[in-house]
Amino acid sequence: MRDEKFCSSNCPFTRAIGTIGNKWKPMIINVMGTRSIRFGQLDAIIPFISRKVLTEQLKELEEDGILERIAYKELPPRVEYKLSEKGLAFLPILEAIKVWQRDFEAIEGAGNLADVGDLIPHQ
Amino acid sequence: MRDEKFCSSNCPFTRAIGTIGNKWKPMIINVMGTRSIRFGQLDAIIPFISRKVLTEQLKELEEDGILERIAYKELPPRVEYKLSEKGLAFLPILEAIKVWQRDFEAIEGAGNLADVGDLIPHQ
DNA sequence: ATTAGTGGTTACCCGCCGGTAACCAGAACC
DNA sequence: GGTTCTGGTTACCGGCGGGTAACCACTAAT
Repeated sequence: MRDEKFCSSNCPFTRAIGTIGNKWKPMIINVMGTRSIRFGQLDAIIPFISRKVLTEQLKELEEDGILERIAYKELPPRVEYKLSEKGLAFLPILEAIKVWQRDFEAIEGAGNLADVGDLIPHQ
Repeated sequence: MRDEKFCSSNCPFTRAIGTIGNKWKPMIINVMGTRSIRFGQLDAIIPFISRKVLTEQLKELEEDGILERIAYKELPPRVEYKLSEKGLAFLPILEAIKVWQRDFEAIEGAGNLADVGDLIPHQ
């Protein structure tokens, strides 16, 4: 869900967080990337999400101009989603988050390796 | 709250979202910036947050190595928080989000201006 | 004696987020 | 006639996120 109090703030950063500041929207944008993708594919690829929540999040992303929804009048129905210019402009930010995570996880990972070593029985 | 399912994913991006993918943590990191700041100041500056939630979020951020907590043994107590190297490395990402928001909000704003123009009666 | 100031912690409890399951259209296939 | 495929929508309901308020320690000031 969007946070209405945040979205109506006079601070641009707060508005941005109110718009995309939950766990699903960055996941969806990241999975979409530069391709067109169908609802069923998103449902299959994104871990743990339910169809109900996916529908909600996609609708909000469309309302916020981050993606475009194209419904083909076929049977069975076919709907494709693709990022708008605004959504595409967000991808570099998600890439930066990946780099950030990996850079500083390597440091923590060193600690975990030590823990694994501790599992080897000592004599 | 952290999302444990996300945090234990084998995908680095998913883990990152599980760690900082809520609305409060980006807000806190952004407000802290490069300075040291006290609990009471954070409580006063960050809009709508309760002390309970602020306490929780600060604890998790410390556990995740994003900030450092320094408690001075004084009376009345004084506690200062400052971003770690990992937290500081996240600031450019938040800056990019601000730029992104402003860039594409201007376009939406232009649309609104057009609507206002339509309110002028035509002859 | 009491109040203020600081940084919490804890118990209580309401609201609503979100999961589950059922249902829909309408053609194609067996 | 029944089943499958697709992209939803809706009703129902349990769990828990998070707000509120009370409480704590300890000193200085009034």
